[in-house]
Amino acid sequence: MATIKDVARAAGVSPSTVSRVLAGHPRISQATRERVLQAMQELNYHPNAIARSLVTRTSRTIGLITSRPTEQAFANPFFPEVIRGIGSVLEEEGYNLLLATTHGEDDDYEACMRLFRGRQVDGVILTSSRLGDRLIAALVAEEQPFVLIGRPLDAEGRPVYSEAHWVNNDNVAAAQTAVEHLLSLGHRRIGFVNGPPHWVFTYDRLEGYRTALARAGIAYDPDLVLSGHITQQDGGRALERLLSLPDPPTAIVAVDDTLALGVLDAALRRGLRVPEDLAVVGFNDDPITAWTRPTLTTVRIPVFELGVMAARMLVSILRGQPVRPRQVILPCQLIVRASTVGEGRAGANV
Amino acid sequence: MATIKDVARAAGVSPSTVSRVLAGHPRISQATRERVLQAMQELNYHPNAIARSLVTRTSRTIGLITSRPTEQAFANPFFPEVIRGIGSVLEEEGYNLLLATTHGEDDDYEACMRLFRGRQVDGVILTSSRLGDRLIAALVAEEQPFVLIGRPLDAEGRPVYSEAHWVNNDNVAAAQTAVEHLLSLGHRRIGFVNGPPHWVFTYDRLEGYRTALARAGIAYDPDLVLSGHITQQDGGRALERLLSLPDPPTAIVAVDDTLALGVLDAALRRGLRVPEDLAVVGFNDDPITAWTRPTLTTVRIPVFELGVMAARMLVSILRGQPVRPRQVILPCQLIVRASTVGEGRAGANV
DNA sequence: CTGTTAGCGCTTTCAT
DNA sequence: ATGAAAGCGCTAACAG
Repeated sequence: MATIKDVARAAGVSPSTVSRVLAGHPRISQATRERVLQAMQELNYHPNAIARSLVTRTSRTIGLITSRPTEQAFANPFFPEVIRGIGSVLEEEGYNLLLATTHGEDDDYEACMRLFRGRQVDGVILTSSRLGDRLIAALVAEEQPFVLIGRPLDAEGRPVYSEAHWVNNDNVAAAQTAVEHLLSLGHRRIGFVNGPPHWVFTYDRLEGYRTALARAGIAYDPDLVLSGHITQQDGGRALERLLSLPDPPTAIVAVDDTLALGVLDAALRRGLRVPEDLAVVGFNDDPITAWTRPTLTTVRIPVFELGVMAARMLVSILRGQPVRPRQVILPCQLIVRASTVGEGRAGANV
Repeated sequence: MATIKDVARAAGVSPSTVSRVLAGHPRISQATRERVLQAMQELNYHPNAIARSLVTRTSRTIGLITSRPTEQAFANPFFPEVIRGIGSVLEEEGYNLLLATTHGEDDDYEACMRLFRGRQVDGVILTSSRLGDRLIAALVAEEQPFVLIGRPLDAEGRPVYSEAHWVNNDNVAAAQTAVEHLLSLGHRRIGFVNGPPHWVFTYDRLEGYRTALARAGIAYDPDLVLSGHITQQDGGRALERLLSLPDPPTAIVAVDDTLALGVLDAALRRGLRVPEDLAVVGFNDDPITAWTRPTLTTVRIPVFELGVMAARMLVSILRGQPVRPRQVILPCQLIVRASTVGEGRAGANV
């Protein structure tokens, strides 16, 4: 395989000169540039990016940290969608995207550090965060370039790292809106089907639920709040448990459409009428929610845009440009469909 | 940032020794090993993977070539699903996954070559191929380690590169089965809503369609075959065109569920009854197809398994192990639902 | 405008 | 069992 030396020899110049035409250096004569270019062509030369990285200390690659095994992460439409957003800007900017594959639950810390110290990535995007996330703490401490999709909270749920870059949607407000929608329909017993509670986004959504209830003067009932994995199965299980309560809920807020789908399916199997017997609200506006019968009321999160913004931010940071607001919050939107208001009053399907 | 020299100095040994404990070299005394390990810990040392790559000529990274802009690729559930499969084995094997982001349509060739020559990846997985694909030709010519999901056909549709490694589902047979299902229901005018015809999988599915018709003694009518992008919109458009024919079809085979969804939606909007007025079959068993009303008959492709097999194969190749069969074909399965046989006769939803 | 030199951080013979 | 030295392919001062 041809190296820069081979090209230099073939073109009758020094390696540095070849390196210069590679870099598009201005002060180089047209004649030699062409000779070099031709030699590269003839030898089918492609520069060794690894060797270059070693000296330039950049890789033109950014890492994506999912904090979950790939197998699990990509089961939820959120990730492909956020990658679409990220990819659309990285393609323009000429960066590659490295998926950090993490074995289990918590070695994403090690994996991420390895990527950085190993100089395999110039920066990373974290797609989610946990309460008191130690990965974020380490990234902040080491001043590594990163952007978080979400927001950093300490173990007690207090905002931290005001210097960190992140892009988020206001999950507290979003959940609050969802619950208020149900309250306005007359519901008073509202169940909350949560995912794993250590994630910040689930924490925030629960926060919104509690806030909405408090404002309505409804006491918080822990029996109405269940958490599990974000799968249809666990959604269905949660519903069964809630329905077995002495005073079961008349409406459910699920923190993810996948859970909501499980709830919906279980409810229909049980012969419940939705929304007459049970109203259901999900999160994310998964394309599937427009097709279910009844169609599913859900909170639309601007996932693609979240990815775009995060990538743009990171690229700016890597360029050394100051990022104007270090934190940005994108709006959510409640999509009211038939699972809460019934066929007649719901909006269009698609 | 600590380097191997720093560790060596701190431990009072030479860099080579540090390198040896890093590599788990056997002939090294327990005492020095521990001193080195401790020094690494104290200095928070992480080896520079780039520097290592430069000398070992491996990166422990494999590339994923989608041959489409990320933004487009990840709009179809096929990619996340295949990545789930790939990721599940790469995590075990300790490989990273690099998404090669390609600007437009055909620079995936350049991008892929850059990855290889640049030593950024040890091998690649191609997620799809075109008729007479020059990327495959180049990879074969240069003997680069790669696995194709699909199969290589020349520009005329003839199988080529019998030495190449690939994993595929039998798209010809699958499409044939789908059409035969419709024939068995009495349909004689069957429309075919295709994607871009230069892809091998669309070519193969069209092949299957033609074969089934031929066997049934039905003449091939080019007016019944339309191609477009794989979007719901183009699916809807195709249906409109087909319905405006003097002798419109009573059934549609779409090469992808996304197209089928577009067809279904357009049909329902038009007030057609499905399947009474129009039967619809899709491909891929997108989760959404179990939720539509009517539920969608579709051909289930083992996408996850395709990813698993491809990754396993590639890892074996990289290990230098001979891969037993160089080509493997995974079975498809026709999932009969209400869009062809009506509610009563369809199977369970999920 | 171009060549010389040094070195990025690591692995790997070859000695000892 | 360990160290010395060379080199992976490239870039980046520094000369000229």
